[in-house]
Amino acid sequence: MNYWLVKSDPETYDWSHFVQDQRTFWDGVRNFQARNNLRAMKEDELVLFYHSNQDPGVVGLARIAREAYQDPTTEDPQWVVVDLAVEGAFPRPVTLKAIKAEPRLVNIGLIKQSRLSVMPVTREEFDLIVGMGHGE
DNA sequence: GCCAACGTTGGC
DNA sequence: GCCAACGTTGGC
Repeated sequence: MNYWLVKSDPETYDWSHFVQDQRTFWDGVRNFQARNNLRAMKEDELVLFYHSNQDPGVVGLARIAREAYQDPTTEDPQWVVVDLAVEGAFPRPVTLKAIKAEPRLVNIGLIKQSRLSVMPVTREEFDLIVGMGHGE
């Protein structure tokens, strides 16, 4: 079981839009490392949904509903998407500021590799952020 | 709007 | 294969 984090610019696709859809394909990834992470995702694994740019932070949880397949928005066979389904909103968003302030999260990919849009997180990081999202 | 980080492209 | 130039992302 692996755990993941995906970023979305809320101007393009925010959490409320995702809740309306309930399920979406995660398109637009054009970076090899992010693509490789998409390919490594397995059905039913859990994903932290992160808003970048304005009020950056983790706002909710998603679940992999379908593993990687050809990105329907391009003919180029090297790019893939996965399907994500809504798992649940966080009662309290976990801001980037809060993540940076948490000593147990100093090594999280989000901070170490700030430009990567799809990345794995460890079980410990995942549990901690979910806990913070519920006010712990 | 600025700038740092960093991935990609292309010349050699 | 190296590296400079360039483009993009994302935090502030």
